[in-house]
Amino acid sequence: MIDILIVEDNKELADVLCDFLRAEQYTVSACQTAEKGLALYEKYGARLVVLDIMLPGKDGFYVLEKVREKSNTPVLIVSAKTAKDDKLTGLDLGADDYIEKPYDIDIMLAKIRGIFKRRYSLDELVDGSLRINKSSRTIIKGDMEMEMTEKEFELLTLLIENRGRTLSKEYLFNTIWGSDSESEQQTLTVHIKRLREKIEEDPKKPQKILTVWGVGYKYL
Amino acid sequence: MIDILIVEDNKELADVLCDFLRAEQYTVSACQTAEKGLALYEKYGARLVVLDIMLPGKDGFYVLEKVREKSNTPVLIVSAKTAKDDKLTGLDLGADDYIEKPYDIDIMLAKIRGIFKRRYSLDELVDGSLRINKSSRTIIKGDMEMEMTEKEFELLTLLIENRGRTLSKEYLFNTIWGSDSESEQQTLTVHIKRLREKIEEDPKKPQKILTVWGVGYKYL
DNA sequence: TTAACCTCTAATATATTTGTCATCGTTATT
DNA sequence: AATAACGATGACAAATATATTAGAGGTTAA
Repeated sequence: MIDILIVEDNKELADVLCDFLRAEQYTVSACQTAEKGLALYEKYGARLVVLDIMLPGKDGFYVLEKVREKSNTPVLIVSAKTAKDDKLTGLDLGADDYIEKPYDIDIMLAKIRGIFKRRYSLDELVDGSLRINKSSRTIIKGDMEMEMTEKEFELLTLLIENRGRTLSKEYLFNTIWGSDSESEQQTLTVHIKRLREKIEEDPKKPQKILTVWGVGYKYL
Repeated sequence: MIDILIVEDNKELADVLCDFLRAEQYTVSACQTAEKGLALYEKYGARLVVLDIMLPGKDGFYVLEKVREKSNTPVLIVSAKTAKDDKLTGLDLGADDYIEKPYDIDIMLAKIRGIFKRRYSLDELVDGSLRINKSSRTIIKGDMEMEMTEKEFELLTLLIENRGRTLSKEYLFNTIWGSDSESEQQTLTVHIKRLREKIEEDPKKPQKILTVWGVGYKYL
């Protein structure tokens, strides 16, 4: 499966977009006609189709219709026309978004990121073999999915959001438990231990959650 | 649950849009501030939020962020600014679409129809050996067909529409029962149990509707 | 009006998370 | 090397959250 399939007859424009997208780690394929686009789509599938409407031969709407017959794959329509009709046709045919040429590359990238985020919920923090998904509240280590408790989840996200920085035990404790908490700071070390068991390759030799002696912990 | 929640401080504009949408059989609520919008959202839930960015007091981004903390509810952003920044912020925060003021009502309606179509139009949800038919409100598990009650159906579709995402018990409860309901959240767990009996292979070991301890539930 | 069904409640049982403690290991300091 | 301070660990207890069951009350359709 390709991440993004671009159907665009202006090769120069397509190349620029490809470069930017690849820089953001998407896998991208591009082609210049409706027929080739459909062929690629049918052969490999795609997570998003970026579709120019004005194409030589069959136009973009043709591709959109064919794609919609098979799936809900998101389609982002690109059009040089400013005609309202174009926009309406595209949206009614089930396009997910619409952008006009000439477009600002930042906006295009934002739209694409947005589609991926919404559709494939990339609200993930990926770090080596560790993937932390905020909305589903899961950690995946390698291919094992492990569930986290509330406290563990809070602690881990707090550490990761301050990646590389050492957070004092006091700060961690006050932030998560509240400074008026009855619990003892000792509790924190127990939670750190439990977290390490879940995310570290070898919990005895932590590589991610490091102890900073006399101060606190930091996530690397 | 409301179909469409409109947050727009220009009352005249909101009224026009309301009329058109009601003519298309959507149930619509409108309000003029971020706070009221959030309050309505939390109280009743919505299937789509149409959100003006420029509001007196807290702005639309504030609402968007709060909504995203709880669910995947589609959000359509409306902005008078043509500033690129606005657009970028909205899309990066997870808005589903963007339209600029002044907008053409036909385009607005097309966008809304599109969002509903993409998001809610599938009558049959197939997931492994499980088939959920929305219009007949039946579930087919293997070769057994079972009917769902109203509450079960609402709960299941809400979970499925936010598949993979953990929904808090509070959110589920408020969206289905309304926050002014007399019922207790305890009721929710009973309904979850009944749903599991209908859709899970082994209700004792749920594979679809998972408990997220201390938070709520998620559908996988 | 009755019968069937849906929904909520309350009581109880079960499960999970969180906190505490005693003890052991490690590091820094003298 | 001895010591003191700190952190790690494992076992257990307490606190919290969820699951289950049965039944009361309400709603709907025949």
